[in-house]
Amino acid sequence: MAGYDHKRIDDKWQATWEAQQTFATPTDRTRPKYYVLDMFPYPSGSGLHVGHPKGYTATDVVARAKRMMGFNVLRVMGWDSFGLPAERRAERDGIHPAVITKKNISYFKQQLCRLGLSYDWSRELATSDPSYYKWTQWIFKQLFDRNLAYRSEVPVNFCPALGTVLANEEVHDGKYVETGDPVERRMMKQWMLRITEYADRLTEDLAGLDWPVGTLEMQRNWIGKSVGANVIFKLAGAAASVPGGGAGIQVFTTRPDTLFGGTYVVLAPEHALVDAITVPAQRAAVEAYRQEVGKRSERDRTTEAADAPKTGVFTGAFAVNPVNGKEIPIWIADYVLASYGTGAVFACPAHDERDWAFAKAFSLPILEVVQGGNVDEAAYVGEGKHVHSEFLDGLLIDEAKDKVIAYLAERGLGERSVRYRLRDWLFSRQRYWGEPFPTIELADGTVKVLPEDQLPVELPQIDEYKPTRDGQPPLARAAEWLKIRDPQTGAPAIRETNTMPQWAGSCWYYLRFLSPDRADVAWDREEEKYWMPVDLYVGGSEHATLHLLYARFWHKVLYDCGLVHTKEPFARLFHQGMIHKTSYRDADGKYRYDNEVEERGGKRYVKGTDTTVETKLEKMSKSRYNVVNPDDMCDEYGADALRLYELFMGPLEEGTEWDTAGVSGTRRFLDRVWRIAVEQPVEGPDGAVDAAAPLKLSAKLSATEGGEGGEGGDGADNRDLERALHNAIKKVTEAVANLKFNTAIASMMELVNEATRAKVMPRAWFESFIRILAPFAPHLAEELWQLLGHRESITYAPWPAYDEAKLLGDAMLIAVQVSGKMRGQVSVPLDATEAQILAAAKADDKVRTFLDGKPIKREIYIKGRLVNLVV
RNA sequence: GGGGCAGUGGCGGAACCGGUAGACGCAUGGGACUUAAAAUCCCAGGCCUAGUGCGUGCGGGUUCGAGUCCCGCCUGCCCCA
Repeated sequence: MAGYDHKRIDDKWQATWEAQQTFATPTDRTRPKYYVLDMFPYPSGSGLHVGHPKGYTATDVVARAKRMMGFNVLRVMGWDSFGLPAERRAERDGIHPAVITKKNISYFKQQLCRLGLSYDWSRELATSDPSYYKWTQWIFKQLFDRNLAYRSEVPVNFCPALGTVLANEEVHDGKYVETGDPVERRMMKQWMLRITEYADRLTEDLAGLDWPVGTLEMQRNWIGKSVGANVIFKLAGAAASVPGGGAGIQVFTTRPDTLFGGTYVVLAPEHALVDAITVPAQRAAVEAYRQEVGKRSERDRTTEAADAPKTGVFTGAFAVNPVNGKEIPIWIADYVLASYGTGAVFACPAHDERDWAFAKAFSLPILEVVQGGNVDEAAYVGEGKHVHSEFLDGLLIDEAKDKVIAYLAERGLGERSVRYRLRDWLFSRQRYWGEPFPTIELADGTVKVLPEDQLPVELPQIDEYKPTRDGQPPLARAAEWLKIRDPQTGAPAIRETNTMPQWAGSCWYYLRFLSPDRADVAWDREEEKYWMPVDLYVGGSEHATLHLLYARFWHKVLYDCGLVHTKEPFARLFHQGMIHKTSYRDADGKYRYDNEVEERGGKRYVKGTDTTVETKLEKMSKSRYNVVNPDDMCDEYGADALRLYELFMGPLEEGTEWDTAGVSGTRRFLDRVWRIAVEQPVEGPDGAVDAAAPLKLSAKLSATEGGEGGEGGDGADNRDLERALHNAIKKVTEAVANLKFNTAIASMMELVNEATRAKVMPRAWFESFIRILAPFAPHLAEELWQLLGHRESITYAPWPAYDEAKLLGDAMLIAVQVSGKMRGQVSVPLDATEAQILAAAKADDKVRTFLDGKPIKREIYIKGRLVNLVV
């Protein structure tokens, strides 16, 4: 028989686990807890491909191993089930998104179940379920009550074709990235969340997190905290008396220390003062420039700013440099944005690259105030002592900043200021398939949140999922639902027609998992105290900024409300790498399936034609026609072989290319494990085997009961096997902590190769091995565990320990170099002294020919590894 | 343009703190078993001009010794602008 019957075994154990509730979350509180969480998926219609289970398999190994190590493990799965794709299908096919979503979820779940992932499915949740979004609305109420949610007229990316606002990342070159429909800037009344209020804490608290450094850095950059000063430049001459001119120009700068090098001021072309201060002689030029700039988007302006030629126009007016009273010209230029900061900057061309380029283009003076570079050649932005700066001379940057800010503050010309790149969070979408806002608007424009006992505000049924003809969101179609009375006063009011963005539901799902069935509270306080924070959170790095920042923000608000006891939700974070696969594109740019492609003479063509195809390694996705379905892998190789391959491919954090042949490799490994343990059935005369015959333990295992104390049946023969066992236990144990599964699996393969060669394997050793294999290949492990006579599931069998002493052999192999080049190796006893090893090295025949009688100048010995004889 | 990460056999990848480069797996070749094939088991393999030779993207450097450290480049991916 070729191997084990994975279909029978996978089905049997999946059914057993379900029937016995093997993975039910423990309720006793006597053990340490471990909360391991996957980023939950959006249940798309196309189902899973083999890229999805990589992270899930990794967390499953950790979860299963932690259970065996005595932890109470919380391991759960749910669905981020609001979202645009279901709404689009609903719009197209007229089916309710809830129906589509339900179907997709059931397909996803079925696929996940086939992998033998040890989720406690009784805690499954979906963000689009009213019993879930009731609490999303309730959290919104907390935000509203704390003045962290407000409505504001803001410029948004509105796509008329879709009738909805789009996020910045969905818009490129003025078009919606998916369909190419034009997008316009439009002012609309939108819900905003005051995340900026938490900017400082969101930055500060990153320090205590065990997260990838790159992700921490991205969060810091995203928040973009910069400390500087607001500085006031008074207007000079006639400009000072124009309307609004008395207050001067307020400028934000991160480099107030370079004020003495400020040689001009630049306003955004849209700046409110431009009209008033422009002198008649410059008016025509200024107007023409503003016209031209108006045609360009903000994005273009900032993108080009770096290298494009600088443009700008002098207004004819002057401002007063607050540190030395000098009058400097006021320009307008498009590299200054009205929407960022105060829409005005002072320019120190010697120490800022953009200012330098601008000054060069318009022959404005460049004055060095920090030593260290050559400001005629390029702007110098590094550290150095200040010069030409009166009371700042000789100081370094930070000292000079402090001093100049104090100077300005005394004179009422400036103050310390902290700015963030982070903006408030645009929190409403003109869509149907999202959480309705639990708010009402009264005739006078007052907005109220409904009391808790009126939640959830459920989505109404509507006839069509499109925006209305006059551009209102789809919910405006629910004419009756819209009308409501204020529960406090009975006054007529209308509901909100916007819905929340998809990020809302994923902001707090890790908390709902703690008590998913509670109808009276969002989560139980005692449960929260026990399980939080999440000990290990695994998901893609594409969520490094948005999801992880939004969830942290909500968590901090909940912390301030006294609803959670930790400042941060996710103690440790890990990103799994993406799985790639070759894609094929023909001359027309159309993707082709790999079975449509053939190779001839080293080139690839569309089968049966002369059309060449372009091959490219890309991330797996349905649209690229390069997906591999995990169901097919489970059918052909079994869930355990797939699970092993997912982790064996390479380091978890790295992206690697999928190779189905690799799954056959991990399958061969499992078959070897099977053959070590199970007596191979005898073939009948026709080559058939009796499938109904009971499985029997192989002679290799059953011959030996022992194994304790390192006695492996016939002794010395098994030293290598024992060493391989202890090495594998060590590597797997470490892998559970540091998530380096690929090398841990390799060490189990080495053990199995050793065991295949050995005549006997002590049963105790095999049992230890099966226990470390169990987290990776749980179905096979359960079957063998049972065959070994155990009645209980291996899920809670104790984790084996390894013995450092047994990792060593009885001799060590020492490499010998002559003048740094490898020339041989000698085998010496473990307890050999340095002198003995050196002598042995010198005595080695091969080494001697390279020494060639020359005097040895230096002898280097690296303990247990090598000697180097320098001649 | 800025920041981050990476580059090792035909392929995916190993190599702890600077100490035997290529573990483990895939693909390949050979052998055993078989009427045969598959499966299985065993064995082999960095490269070449075969040497006291060369070799971890390229060029330098530090060191007794560099895939690993330093300097300068090239290429790819991700993020930011």
